[in-house]
Amino acid sequence: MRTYGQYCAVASALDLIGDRWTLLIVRELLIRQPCRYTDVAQGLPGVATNLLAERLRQLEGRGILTREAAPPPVATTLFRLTELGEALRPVLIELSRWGLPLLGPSPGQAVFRTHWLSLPLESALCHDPAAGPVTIEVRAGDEPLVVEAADGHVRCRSGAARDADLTLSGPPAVIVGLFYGAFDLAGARARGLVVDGDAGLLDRVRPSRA
Amino acid sequence: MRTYGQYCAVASALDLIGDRWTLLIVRELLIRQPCRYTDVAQGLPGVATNLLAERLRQLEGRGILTREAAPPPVATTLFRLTELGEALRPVLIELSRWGLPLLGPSPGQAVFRTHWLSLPLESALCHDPAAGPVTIEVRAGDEPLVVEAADGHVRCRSGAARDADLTLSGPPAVIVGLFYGAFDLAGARARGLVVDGDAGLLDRVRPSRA
DNA sequence: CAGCATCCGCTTTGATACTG
DNA sequence: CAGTATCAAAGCGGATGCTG
Repeated sequence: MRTYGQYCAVASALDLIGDRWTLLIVRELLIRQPCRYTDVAQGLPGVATNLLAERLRQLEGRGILTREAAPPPVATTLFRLTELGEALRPVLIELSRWGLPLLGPSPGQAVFRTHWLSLPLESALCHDPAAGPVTIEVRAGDEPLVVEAADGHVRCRSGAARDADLTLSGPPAVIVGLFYGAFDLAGARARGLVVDGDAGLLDRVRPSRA
Repeated sequence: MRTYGQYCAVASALDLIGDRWTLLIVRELLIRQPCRYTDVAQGLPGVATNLLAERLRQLEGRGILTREAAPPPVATTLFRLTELGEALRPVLIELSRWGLPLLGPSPGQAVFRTHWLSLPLESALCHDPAAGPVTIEVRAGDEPLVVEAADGHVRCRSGAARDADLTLSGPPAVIVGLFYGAFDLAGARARGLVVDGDAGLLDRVRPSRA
């Protein structure tokens, strides 16, 4: 294994997760675990399949994820983060906070997957416990994303909601900008946001940082 | 520039700072900026000089650091993080929190520089404002490190203190373990810690997280 | 079809030597 | 001091083939 050879907390962290694609694999699992090889690959457009296989092996060997046999009848392999792997969430959150303002107003020729909004949304939002819980479905690209706010916490998951209080559709940057405080509801609508349901329910979630 | 081509906050962050050695350069500047090329190189044992030069150029181009001419009479180039670069501190802090438990009880054949303790110490400690300020000199390797606690904040800087209230000497892991709560004063002494001064002053700084 | 392994050309990195 | 130049080795990306 290639190592920096430094007795330093940052360097030893990077020895384990500093390789190319590695943190993006962790991102996929943080958002959608447990998932199959194919699901990980689908969330990582551009990765070479041999490299993905090698990274998964490395991460397993380093105690960051585990490989488990799915229960019958599906019979496939599922990848899931260990406790050590889950502990990378704050790292990914901070990376996403830093990287979010670097995103341009539109994807351009970059690929976009709706579930990639999960980390930014979870770190940008907090739920007002005084108001009731709220479930929001977000449609910004390939597949919908559900934002569930309750008891002061906000969690995202891939897939359609069966009982959304509210559905938001629009370009990714507008969705993020709305929650991030970059513009208000009217501004977001002017930029392509479509709201289906009681928009007032949006007040139940608020930016968690100024 | 090689890019992941993903419209995702994490991926765009890694596009800018995901290359090998890059975050370690940021670590050096966070701790010791402004510093000269040679200072950065000395804090990054193992880096190839051509690679360091290229990374510094990239980071400058990406708006993460600036190159400035030092005032006479020294006449050298100084590297300093921009606001964008400084904003990486939370990322490095979380990486260091994650990586710290991975460090073994001794450096083994890895290189150690005392100033690398700065990020772990700053994130592990908080100052009790009710108690007075305290200045601690740490000696764990090549050069001393000063820990200054005042007004509820803890800051580290390289170099000797001129008016330390307390001096701690010992192996790196013991210093960290003492502040981290891995063992108490007696345990740390048993593992090689030498305290010069009023050890009671240590109570003025406390672990900030459980 | 899911989950890889192999092969190959290109890019990045590492080690060392040298320079204004 | 602050790099540049050179070259070998390793890593990566893309295509394709194999196996249960």
